[in-house]
Amino acid sequence: MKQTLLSIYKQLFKHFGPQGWWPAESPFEVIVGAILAQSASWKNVEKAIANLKRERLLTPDGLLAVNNRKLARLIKPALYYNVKARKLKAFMAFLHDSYGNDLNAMFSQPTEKLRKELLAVWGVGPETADSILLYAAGKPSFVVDAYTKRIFHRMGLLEKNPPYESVKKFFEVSLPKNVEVYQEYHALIVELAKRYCKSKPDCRECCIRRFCKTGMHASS
DNA sequence: GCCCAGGTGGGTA
DNA sequence: TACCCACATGGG
Repeated sequence: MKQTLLSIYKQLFKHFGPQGWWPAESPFEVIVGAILAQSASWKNVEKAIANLKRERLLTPDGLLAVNNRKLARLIKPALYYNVKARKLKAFMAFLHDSYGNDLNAMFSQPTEKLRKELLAVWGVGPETADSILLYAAGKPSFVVDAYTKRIFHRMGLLEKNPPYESVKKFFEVSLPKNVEVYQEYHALIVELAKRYCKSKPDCRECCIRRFCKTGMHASS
């Protein structure tokens, strides 16, 4: 099984090239983006981030100080703006209370300890926690999303709708424990899904099958 | 008009 | 554990 996931990774990388995720200017921006990206397209998240930058609020103190109403208005493009304003506030309260707004202090914690702390923050679930660990902190914590479950189920490598933690473990034990590999793999899965799934999750000729036909075999 | 979307939390059985 | 719904909106 080690070979399967690793060889798929190599073929995706060869086909699509390095993705260079996460598209952000700083680790803090990664964290804010990870929360805003919940069930939202990246294009809209970018608009919300741009609004926060324009108002010079894209800092721990800035987001702590701004009132919920204004914050919600600024992040409106990212959908679910009221609930996401609360989530950003909850994270900023955690960062302030636990680490005095010192991201490096937070990142220097052991991965598992920090993961538990992040999951305890209201509004941070497993995918958001792992995105923060992998792309902001640079820790080897594999990110699982709906695309990952869907595509690897279609490939016959996963059950239908498997639990998050079991998918994460499956990838982590099958791949070399390497931050760059984890970062690229998740980004490549998203790229594959975006190109071939569009917004039709049930299409028959979708995802990996088309990738196999047009990409994998042809280019390798 | 209907269904879905890179997620999470809260409720119910 | 496994579902359902809310959160909000735009695009296919």
